[in-house]
Amino acid sequence: MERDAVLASLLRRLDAVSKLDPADIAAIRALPIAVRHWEGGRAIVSDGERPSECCLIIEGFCIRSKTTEAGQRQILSIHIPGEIPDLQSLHLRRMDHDLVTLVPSTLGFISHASLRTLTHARPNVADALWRDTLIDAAIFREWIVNVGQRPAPARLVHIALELRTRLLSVRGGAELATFEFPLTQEQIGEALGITPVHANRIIRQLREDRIVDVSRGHVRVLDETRLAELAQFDDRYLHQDPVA
Amino acid sequence: MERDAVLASLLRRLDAVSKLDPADIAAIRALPIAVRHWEGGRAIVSDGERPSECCLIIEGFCIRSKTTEAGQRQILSIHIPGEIPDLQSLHLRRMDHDLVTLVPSTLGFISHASLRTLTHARPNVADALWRDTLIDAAIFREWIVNVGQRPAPARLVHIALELRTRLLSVRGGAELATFEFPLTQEQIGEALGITPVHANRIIRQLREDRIVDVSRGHVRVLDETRLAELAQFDDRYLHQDPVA
DNA sequence: ACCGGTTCCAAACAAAGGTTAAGGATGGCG
DNA sequence: CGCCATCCTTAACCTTTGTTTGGAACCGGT
Repeated sequence: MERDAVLASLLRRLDAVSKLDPADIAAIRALPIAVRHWEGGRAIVSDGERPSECCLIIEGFCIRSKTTEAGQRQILSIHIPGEIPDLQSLHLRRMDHDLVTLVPSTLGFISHASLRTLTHARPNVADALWRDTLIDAAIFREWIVNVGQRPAPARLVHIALELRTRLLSVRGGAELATFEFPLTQEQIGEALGITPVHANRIIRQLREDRIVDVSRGHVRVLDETRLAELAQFDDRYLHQDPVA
Repeated sequence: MERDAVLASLLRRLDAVSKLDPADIAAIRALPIAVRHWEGGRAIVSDGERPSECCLIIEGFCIRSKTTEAGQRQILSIHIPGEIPDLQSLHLRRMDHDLVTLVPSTLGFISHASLRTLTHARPNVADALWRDTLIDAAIFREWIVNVGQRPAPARLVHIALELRTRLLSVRGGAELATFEFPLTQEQIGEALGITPVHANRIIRQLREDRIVDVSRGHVRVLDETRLAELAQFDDRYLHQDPVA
């Protein structure tokens, strides 16, 4: 996906509620963006740093994660093209977590200075970006529920269905029976708050039960009905529909 | 605590970074606020609703929570006077969780309309409020780590220490050896992602070990050193210090 | 084709936490 | 004063998840 397509998917999301006018859209399109390529598994910004720019994902996948003193890592979110996973750094000087690529990725960097100028000049754009960070927070809330309340198999399929929904809203198109999910079993464990061994157990189980097949960086849905039943996934928290 | 003191603590937090000027502060003080009293254990806004105002806590305690289809409740955050726990509703039309009082509380309601007028007229204020919602999100991130990675006793003391830190930053004053923590053991379980029985087990254990005493709606610290060791609490994620 | 490093798979055992059930303390209220 | 409701407390037993460990499959680089 190249720059224009990504900007389009970003704009589609931002436009959702605040009704950007043509001048707002033009101003966003005019933002200076420095495109850089990144290897997989490499930090974009790390806990403790004070970045001076935000990162738009043009191509690839990223995660945000925190590491405890004891050395355990918790994955907080998974990010796809069209998203700006560290937009919060615009107002929170110091990073409180890491932002890391999962796979080789193309990133677009936008300076805080230019974003601040834009948001101060155009309250509509400020609202739209603000709203985007609020959806981010809504996803964190659901992630807390996931890790706190659901048994491990439900946790996994819930995350998978969330990612599928978000991929669909960017790429468009019909239901995806197969989609990218580029996490190793160890990373799946870190996302779900379980050990890699247990992650393997439940993946194996879900495969044996012919519900989903999670392997080689992909998810393949085998039984949509039982999957929905297990995941209890309700996409309302993604706030994709502006009127809803 | 009455209205002025609460506005003061709100302003202190908002002023942290964006450096509000006197006109900004006057504009915030001029916001029309409708003060109402609320019983304990009563919803202020519920999942699915479309509120038209935000709620400033003047006196009391509130929680935010989500309930799964299976009927399990997860507490997402605990809120204290000076905070606006549903500020996100300004840009996210529909609630994706509940906001509930824990104890009898005094609340100040501010209409979305007046907030929107304010933020559009004064970018500094918009930035300050935006930043406040970003700190909210940072707390969610740490909550994910808490529920996902820490064993139950560490989860409890981590939440307690977070609340103490936030109470201190509002009320001011020296280290608190005892502070309010108005959750029942069932609610503690809902916050930590464990059953009330297990909550009781770990509370008893922490008491026997002379680390903390959690009872009758209060936390009493018995051994500050071992508490810190157990909680691994690092307040950086609260972003209280603007320069840090 | 081989090698070293990941990643995945798997089994046996241990520990944390869930379930069920029931008695006891506490506190508001008639 | 006694009643009821809520909360706390505890125990016995069961399930899920963690731990440790080892081997198999896969993959990029030489």
